[in-house]
Amino acid sequence: MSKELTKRADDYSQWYNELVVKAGLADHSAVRGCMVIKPYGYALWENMRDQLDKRFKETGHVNAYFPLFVPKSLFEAEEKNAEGFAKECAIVTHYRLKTDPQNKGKLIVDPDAKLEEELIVRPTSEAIIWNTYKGWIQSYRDLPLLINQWANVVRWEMRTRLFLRTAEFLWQEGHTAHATRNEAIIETEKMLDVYAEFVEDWMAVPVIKGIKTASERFAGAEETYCIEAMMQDGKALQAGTSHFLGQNFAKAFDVKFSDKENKLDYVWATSWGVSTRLIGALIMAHSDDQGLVMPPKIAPVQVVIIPIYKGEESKPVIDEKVATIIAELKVLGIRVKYDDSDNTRPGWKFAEYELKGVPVRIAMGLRDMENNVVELARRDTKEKKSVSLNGLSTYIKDLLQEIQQNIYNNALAFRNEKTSVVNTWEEFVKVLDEKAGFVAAHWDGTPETEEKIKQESKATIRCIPLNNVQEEGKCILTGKPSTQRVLFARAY
RNA sequence: CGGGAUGUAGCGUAGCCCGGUUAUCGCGCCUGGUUUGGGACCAGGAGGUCGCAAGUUCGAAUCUUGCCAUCCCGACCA
Repeated sequence: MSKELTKRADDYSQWYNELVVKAGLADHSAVRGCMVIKPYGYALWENMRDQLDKRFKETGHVNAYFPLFVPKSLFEAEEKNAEGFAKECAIVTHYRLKTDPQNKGKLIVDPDAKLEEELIVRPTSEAIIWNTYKGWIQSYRDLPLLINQWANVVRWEMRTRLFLRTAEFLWQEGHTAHATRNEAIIETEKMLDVYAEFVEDWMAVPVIKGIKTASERFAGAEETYCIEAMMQDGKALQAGTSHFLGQNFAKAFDVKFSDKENKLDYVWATSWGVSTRLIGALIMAHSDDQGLVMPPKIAPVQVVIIPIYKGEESKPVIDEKVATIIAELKVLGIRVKYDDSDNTRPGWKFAEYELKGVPVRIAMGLRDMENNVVELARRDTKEKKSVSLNGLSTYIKDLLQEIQQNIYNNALAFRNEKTSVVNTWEEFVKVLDEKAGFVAAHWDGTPETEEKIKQESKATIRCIPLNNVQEEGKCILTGKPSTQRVLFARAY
């Protein structure tokens, strides 16, 4: 098996593509743009999902499940939303196949099985959910309605990449209904905070919270909040969004409620989501030329133990000692794997677990046992040292925390280094070309200027940061007055 | 979806231009043995719809056409 990984500096994009496959996270499938998430990649997703799910529930949400298909008439009800997604929808038009009379053993679509109304494979579920909410909401007592679903969605993207942009992807989508505008806005911001905390604390990826400009806004939203992350090639990645939908969907689906004074009003809505794209962010934020670097908190395997033995006799002795280490680690809730497979040698295993990004590796041989130590290597710094068996489990527990923090600190330092403040168009273009990263610059606030900047520099406004400093300035393109800087970047 | 490139065993590849015995080599895999502190070694062995489908031909991995998938550039991307 060839495991030689392309270097990031040689071809970042190829490095990413190879890494995803070679580390065993995912594979291409027989279906254009759709991936197979392999057990190691799925274990990662499960850890992320479980942690997010816990936080959703802590903030009062419950899970439900809505259909994969959306009847076209419902899909088109909220006009802007429909328009925004129309270009990338998969559509079910028939419900039956039959054997081809011209070609034995082959199937054709049965022309007699045409659906009366086409079904859209959900690219997002606002339509089907709001159609359902109409039947669930009559009174202010039914509010707030705080529901999340874990699901797959399909967006027929022209150009796909594993995890970053696939035609089908896994995500969660929260859809909430509220009695007041203010309450819905608070919800939108609260869920953005949940995302930001999760991505920073668990995935060790620092993010900038902000709001999108009108042209980058979710189709059908009044305001789109987002978290933006910085990748190692200096490109930005939108890691999550939380939308304040106003009363747009309530009006489109006629969802009204009676308040305490028996006045009828449309409900206020939010929706928010993160997807398997986060895995792409994780990979591109931390990993290196040897492979993945997993933050311990979400690593499927936190500690791998590799036995080193001479002759079959010594193996059981090591096994026995390792069993006690594993037991101690498990007591502390540490996810540990003992790789005593005998079809590869230690050196091969070392390289393999580096590729897979396991945070801590322990090598254990007779020599170590005699000295009451293990050889311990950390993935993030690649340091190796002997550590006493006495108190090993608490040492590792602390070390995992330190690694988590160190990975975050590195990513933060990198992002800070890749964040520039510029005042002129020349500087702006120069920084984008030579240094990349986030560029804070003044913008006159018009969509026309935003579009022109995009055309000429390929950079988009990633967000207007929350709690942004207000300062007088001049738009880098038009020279018109501006009251604040916005964050530009080339993005995924 | 437009332009370019690629597709031969699980992976990486030779052969293709100029059609002709049994499709090359390495890694991996299986069996046996020796090994095991940074990607082990020896011996034997298995594994192939040459991306798919048509066509040209006595004969196609090789030539032609169509399709599929992947990668790069562009357009698109809540």
